[in-house]
Amino acid sequence: MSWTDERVELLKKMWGEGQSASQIAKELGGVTRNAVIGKVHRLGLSNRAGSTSSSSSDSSATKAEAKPKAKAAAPKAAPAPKPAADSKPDLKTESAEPRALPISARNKIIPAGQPLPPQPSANEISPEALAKVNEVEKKAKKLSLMELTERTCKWPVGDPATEHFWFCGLPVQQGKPYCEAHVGVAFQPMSSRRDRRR
DNA sequence: CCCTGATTCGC
DNA sequence: GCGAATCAGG
Repeated sequence: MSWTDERVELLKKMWGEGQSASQIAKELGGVTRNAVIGKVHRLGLSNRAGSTSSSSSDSSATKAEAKPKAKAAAPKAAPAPKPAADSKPDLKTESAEPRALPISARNKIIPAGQPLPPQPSANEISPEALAKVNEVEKKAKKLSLMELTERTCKWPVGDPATEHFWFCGLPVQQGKPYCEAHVGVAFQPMSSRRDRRR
C-alpha cells in the first residue's frame, strides 16, 4: 500500500482527532501502526494537542469534539466513496455514561433465591447491542470468578447461586472491564434519563 | 501482558 | 520516502 493522497488525508484527519496510530492503521488497512507513526513524523505532524504522553490507563477522551477552526470549504472535486476494506459501524461511544457495574458486588456471596437487582439486560438498551450480547454469550469462555484476569470480560451471566453462572471471559476492550459486546450494553449512549417522577 | 508514541536505520 | 525493529513508557 502506498500513501495516496486520500490515505494521507484520512491519516491526518484521524490523527487530528486523537485516534491512536494503531486505530488509524487498522482503519487504513494494509499498514501497521509503525507505518502510520512513521508517516506522521515524516509529515511533521507529531504532537497533537498538548498531551504528549500517550494514553496509558484508559484515559480516552471525555471531551467533546470541538473544532474552533472552521476549515474553508475546499472545492472537493470527487467525493470518493471510500469503501474501506472492512468497515464496521464505528462505535465511538465517547459520550457514554457508565451504569452500575454488574460485576459481582464485591466478593459477597449471594444466597440462592435472592434478588439480583443488577443484571442489566432487558432495559432500554439498543436491541442490536443486546442481540450482540446474546451472540457473544455463546462464544463466551464461561470463566469462573477465580479465572478472571485483567484482560477477561467480567460480565456475569446467569444466577450466581446456580451452576449456571459464569463470566463472559472474552478479551476485554482496552481500559474496560468488559468485552466489546458487553461494553455496548454496560454503557448507555447517554440518554435514557428517566423523567423524574413528581 | 496490553497498549501508546518515538527513533533508528536498512531498504 | 518507507516501515520493521527497537526503544521508552503507562
